[in-house]
Amino acid sequence: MNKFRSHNCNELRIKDVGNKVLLSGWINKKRDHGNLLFIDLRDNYGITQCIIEKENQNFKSLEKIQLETVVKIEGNVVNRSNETVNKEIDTGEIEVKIIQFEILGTCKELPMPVFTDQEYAEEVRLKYRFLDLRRKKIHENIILRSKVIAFIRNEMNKLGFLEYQTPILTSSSPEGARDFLVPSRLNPGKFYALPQAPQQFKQLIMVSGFDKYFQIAPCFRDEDARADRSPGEFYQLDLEMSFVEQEDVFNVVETLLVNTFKEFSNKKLMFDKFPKISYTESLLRYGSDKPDLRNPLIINDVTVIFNREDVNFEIFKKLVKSGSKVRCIVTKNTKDNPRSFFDGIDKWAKEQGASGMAYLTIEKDNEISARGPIGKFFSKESIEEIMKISNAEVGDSIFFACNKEVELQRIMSLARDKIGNELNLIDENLFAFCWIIDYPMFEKDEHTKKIKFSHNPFSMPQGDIDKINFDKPLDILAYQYDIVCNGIELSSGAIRNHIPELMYKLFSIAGYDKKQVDKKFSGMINALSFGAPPHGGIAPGIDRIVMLLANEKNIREVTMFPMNQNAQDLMMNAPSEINEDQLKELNLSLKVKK
RNA sequence: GGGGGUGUAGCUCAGUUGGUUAGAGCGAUCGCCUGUCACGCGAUAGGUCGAGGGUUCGAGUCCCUUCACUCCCGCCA
Repeated sequence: MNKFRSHNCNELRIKDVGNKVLLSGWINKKRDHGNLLFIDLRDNYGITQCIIEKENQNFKSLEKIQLETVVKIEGNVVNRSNETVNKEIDTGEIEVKIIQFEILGTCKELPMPVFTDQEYAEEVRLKYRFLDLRRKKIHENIILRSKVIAFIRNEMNKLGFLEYQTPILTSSSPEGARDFLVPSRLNPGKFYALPQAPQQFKQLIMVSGFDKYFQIAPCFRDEDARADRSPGEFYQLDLEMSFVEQEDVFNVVETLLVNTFKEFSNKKLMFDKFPKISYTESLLRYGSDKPDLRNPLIINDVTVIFNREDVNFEIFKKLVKSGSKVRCIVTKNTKDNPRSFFDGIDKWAKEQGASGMAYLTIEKDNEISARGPIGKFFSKESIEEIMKISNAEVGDSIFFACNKEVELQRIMSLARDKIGNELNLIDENLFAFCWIIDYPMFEKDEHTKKIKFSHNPFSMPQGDIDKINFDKPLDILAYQYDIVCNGIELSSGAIRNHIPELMYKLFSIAGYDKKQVDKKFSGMINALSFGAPPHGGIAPGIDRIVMLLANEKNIREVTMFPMNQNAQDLMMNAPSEINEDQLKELNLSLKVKK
């Protein structure tokens, strides 16, 4: 028999009444009635109420015991009277009458309570993470994460994928995020980089003939944190397949995500077959390349209306003449909404840095007309044209904004969220997945005005390779795709470019000559020259998947030992200074002295 | 690098127009209490009001500087 326990704290039931048991766990809560003391004993599995009366010689010492002390309790299982049954806990029909106890681990005065659901400061939570992790919600989140990962591994195996590890110490890559660097002792002056993702390795795995690869892969990027972005490290379900087209990757990921989300959440999936939206269309219709499809509002371009003779809204007409565009959002059947609703949106838009949002409501007495501050500027025919473009009906209202394209996208995207929330249009009990496809291969850097890769430099351009017009690089689309759920970007992936000549050509457009490519991507480019299969893959973010399943808004709620926003581990004191000997051995000297 | 928010007891927070000795709940300590499950009751201890400077007869409160945490922008192929 185990020295510490015969049962865990979520195991005992009515059928165990009369048995002598051993329980070990933490003192979650005490309720001291003077001659009668209740103790909630907690472990990983649950809570069992233990009870001791004054007659017992251990009463005094148990009465004085600190919360969160670890104890071993020996006692008898007794049933509770009907009035005292606790339906909140699984063991609520019984309690353990204490015979004797032993302290296994003492506890100092707590820097924060463990048994409450009360929120407290991140700083304290991270410093005492081992206490924080004892709390119910986060404890369950971490267990959920483990189960999700185990489930995914199993599903991937069932789909014919095998897991392979790739190096943690690798080389710095010129594209993408800032690298974390590790000095090399044996190679003075040289550095390893931690992988931002196992991108090149997984392609090399395909070239090596392994066909279907996956890995729950740690990724390291030295960028600033956000609520949904850990500083430093995060995990991806990294996968890659040979001899596939885009559609084959989609099928695998849809199967996996549908199964995973059905297994771990009660929320409904809006689509089992994920809709595909082109990058360009997404920016137009949703103002963003990560649309929240739970929100039914759609953005429409009505710029042409403002070239008409029978429209007299001069402010917009003048802006349109100088290259601005006009887009609108229709709200269904809002003719009776109070003036404050409309003005509220207008005021809000101004606060977001837009010049406000004009609005009108469509009416029909004998004929179609528009009510509202700008209604009078539109002819009957022009209103009918707007209705045609935007699918608006009598009784609907329309919000307009006018600006240069990029800024207009920004404000319309925000407005879509804002109006959707105001009108309560977003169903919190849904997961709405979609694919964003047809990303452009290149984009123009706003500052340098140079052409650069818009996403992954290893992506395959679309179309017949012989017919691609490299003189118009901004028109080249890539087999590059993202998966989005409820407005959160879960992953991006691509069919890869496995043709070296094409790779050199694309890199030359982004300003890298052959020599540079050979040097920076020697492993990759060399491998592609020795018989590379067509291949592609994707890498959904594990942390964000668990966040969605746990219904959390912050990634630290699903990460066991996260760093804070300044990329410090307050519990382990990382990063820390190192001593002179270590520096010397690494051939480093510091410019910044403390 | 930039913008917003927060900072008062171990924890969560209140603190009025600038005005006497800075409060509450939880936790801690001591006492009372035999059916609680956020047990109840009474008492005690616990404060550099994030730090520094300024205005003022007087600053937790107003001003300036600065630090920490957090959210956002930039950044994240």
